[in-house]
Amino acid sequence: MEECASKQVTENLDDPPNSRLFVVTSRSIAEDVLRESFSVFGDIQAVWLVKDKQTKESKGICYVKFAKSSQACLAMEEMHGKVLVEGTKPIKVFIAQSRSSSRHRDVEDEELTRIFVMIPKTFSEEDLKNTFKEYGEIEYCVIIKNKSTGESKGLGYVRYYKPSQAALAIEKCDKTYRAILAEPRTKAATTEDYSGAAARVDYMGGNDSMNQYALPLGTQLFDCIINYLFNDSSKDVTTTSNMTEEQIFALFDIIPGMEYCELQRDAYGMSKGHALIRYSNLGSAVYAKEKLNGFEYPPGNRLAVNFFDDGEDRCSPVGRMAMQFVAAQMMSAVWNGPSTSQVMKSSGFSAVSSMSRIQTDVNLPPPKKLAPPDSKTKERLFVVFSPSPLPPDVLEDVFCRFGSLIEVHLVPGRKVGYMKYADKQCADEAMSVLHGRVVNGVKMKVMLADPPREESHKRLRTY
DNA sequence: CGACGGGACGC
DNA sequence: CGACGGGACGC
Repeated sequence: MEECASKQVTENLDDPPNSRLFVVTSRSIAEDVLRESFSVFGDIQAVWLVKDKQTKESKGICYVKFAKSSQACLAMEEMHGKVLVEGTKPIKVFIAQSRSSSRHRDVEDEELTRIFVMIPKTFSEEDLKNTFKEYGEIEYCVIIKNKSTGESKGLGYVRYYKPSQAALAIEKCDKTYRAILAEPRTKAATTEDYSGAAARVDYMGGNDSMNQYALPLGTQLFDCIINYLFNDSSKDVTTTSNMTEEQIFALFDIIPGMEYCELQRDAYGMSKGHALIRYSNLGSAVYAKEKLNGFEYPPGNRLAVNFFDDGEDRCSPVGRMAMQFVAAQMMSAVWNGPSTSQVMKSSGFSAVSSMSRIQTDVNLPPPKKLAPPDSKTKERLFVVFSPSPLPPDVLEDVFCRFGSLIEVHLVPGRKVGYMKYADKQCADEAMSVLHGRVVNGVKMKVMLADPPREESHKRLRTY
């Protein structure tokens, strides 16, 4: 049961990644003392005290290999700085560099506390946080979004406070999240700078919330600044910040021409209670302010909507006319803009949104709520469109009406899509009602999807 | 006819 | 400052 062939040993050193500790001790400390004191943190697979070839005396370097990265991280967190033997110097404990790496720089906590995950596109940052908080307190979550449309790319970052928490998340979270350690944000730009403190500071400044103010003058003509004020700023920071990002987007996207929507965040990813919305035209911006200033959303809170630059006269006849033009556009039957129908239904715009956006040769039941994003998929429908696919929001509106719809997935570049349902009967019902029907001039074939291909097991390694 | 399965942050 | 040993299945 000992380590045998060198090949195996060498391979095990980095398997799993970050499961080996680099320990700096006093030269007087013996191997069994180290083994003893580290053994309480997990399954030690090997302890190697580096000794001088000739004298056989300790060089004050020790490697401790654990079965799991979370165990190694916990040991590091707990043992770093501890005095093992009265009168000796405190020990230093780091995650060992992988053996293939030539660098001898310490592995920083920053590299060990942020994970990168794949999530449903429907996940809000709140969903993300709720999913991953069970492994430890989260400093912040971010979802990568398309900058112009604001839609999620299905990828997110979760920053923990401790390496052991990130390691635990990677080890224990559902495999479908494909959690791995995130590469540090700043790329190879900065060469190894030696001071340990510098990295932290650099990273603190990373998440810049001020950048939208750096836009060239003149591009902000149609911006609105949204102050959404909450009743109190007590404990519930997460609901105030994360929950509303998508909702704000969806709400202002009801008005056509939205080009940009971003929640203002501080360096820690926390909401500052403002969002910046830009429309492609003055009329949309005027209309947005007209309709949404003072709007109660979420319930119990009132939005304050103002123009970003106060120089322009928004009540000018031109602005008014532009607004009326937008209003007319919205009332006209065919508006095919992107939207989130869920929010529209509860936002007082239902008259606009549900008004003959859908034309079909079949009687549809009224829309139903979506199933929660993390629901288990019980059935998938495979839909073929002819001559071209329908927009996702239209599909959501149509396919949700049988209940338990989790998600609409269109295959990019193809004329097919998948509908995920949390309930088999609902999916079957949708299929039997919708198969062969025509929606907005698009004929649909609706079938049960073949089971998904076996998932490939390749995943990126961080080391 | 018509098939999914991937991965990176406005410095 | 403080970074990598020992020793070798059986085809």
